[in-house]
Amino acid sequence: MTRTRLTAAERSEQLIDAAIVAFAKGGYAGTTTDDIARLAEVSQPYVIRLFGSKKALFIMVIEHVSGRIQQAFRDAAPAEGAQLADLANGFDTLLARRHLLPVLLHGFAAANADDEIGRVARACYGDIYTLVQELTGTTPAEARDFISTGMLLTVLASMRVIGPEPVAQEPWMIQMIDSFEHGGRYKH
Amino acid sequence: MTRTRLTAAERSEQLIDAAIVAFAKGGYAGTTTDDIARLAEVSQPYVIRLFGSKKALFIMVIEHVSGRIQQAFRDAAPAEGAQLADLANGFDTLLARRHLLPVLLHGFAAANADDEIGRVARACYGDIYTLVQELTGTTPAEARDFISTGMLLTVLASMRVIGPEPVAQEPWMIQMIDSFEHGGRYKH
DNA sequence: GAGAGTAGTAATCGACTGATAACATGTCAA
DNA sequence: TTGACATGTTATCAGTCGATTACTACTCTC
Repeated sequence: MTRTRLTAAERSEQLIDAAIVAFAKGGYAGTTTDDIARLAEVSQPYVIRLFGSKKALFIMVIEHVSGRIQQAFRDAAPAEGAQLADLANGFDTLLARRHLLPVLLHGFAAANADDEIGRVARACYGDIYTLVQELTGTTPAEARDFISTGMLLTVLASMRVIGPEPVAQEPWMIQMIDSFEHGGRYKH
Repeated sequence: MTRTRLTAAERSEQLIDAAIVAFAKGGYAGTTTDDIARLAEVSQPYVIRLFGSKKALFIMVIEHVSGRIQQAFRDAAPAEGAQLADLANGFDTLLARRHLLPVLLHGFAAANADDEIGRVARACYGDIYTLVQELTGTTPAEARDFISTGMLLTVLASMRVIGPEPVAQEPWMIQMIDSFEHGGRYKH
């Protein structure tokens, strides 16, 4: 009764998925490599062996998540004349995968403490901002507004105000969520 | 040659200031009580004695920062008919105190991992959102937009894209910052 | 000036964590 | 089949961290 062996590439992929879940909750400093190992059901030293260090894994996770976000935007954009409203739909599918955006938020927050992570976080941020403009051809101000609304939704998701298993809803939460229903964004 | 003794209240105040700086950089999990103690030039056990635990100190910091943010908005609002533009000026003074907003961002991010912190973070968020509406009488959607732009600026500050000692400016950073110059917000 | 209360420190501890090293086990080609 | 390589684990360690305890020293009052 031995474990199924996977190739290093397959196991790494699996570990990145586990790391997304773990880092989304605890952030970089608040997550142990053992947390991740347990989620993926491998031993903790193997995590280190495959990625070299906890920081290297975190950076890979950030880049991976950034890629998935960009892919979601590309998928949501029609071949011609994409509007921000199209990308908003793509963003909602990202919110549904509830760990992706919070893990990126933790990346941004950790940028303050570590230069190496900072460089990666800023690059991801710039890539996403640039992609939004490329796909839709909007003005910088409109693209920035789009991103800022996404930022707000990301924070709300991190605080479990929106998303699956939300906390008990306070009046201000209901009002804020409701303000999206009429505004075209965050269509549940 | 002994240290100047302060009252517990004075020392606590000093420690909260130190904790704002430390937590703004490292976040909750990434900051040690010894980091804070060194900043305030007291011993690490004394930090624990005064606040009971690291978590209790973090929560106090979040609430303190939330209070200062609310105060900045009140100060920036004229007695009658305050506009969001007035509060935007208040926000800029908060950005200048460069640790306040990043520490709050870390509070929001940590909300995901700890229920107790989560409750406090959500309460602070709701208080600020509610205050913005009270002061200006805007619609929920406008207040939400105001907050979301603040969120974006907070993230940019955490990543050192804006603020003192910014990193080398990439083209997208210049463009995004420039988009504020023409949009009425973030007037440096 | 003595005693009591408050401010603050040194010493220490148990638990945790990332990383290393040594070892074991499965797989595939020749 | 065998041996070489890749997958994965166990054991372990050195460093770190939050917290507790016991102690010291200052200050104020009566």
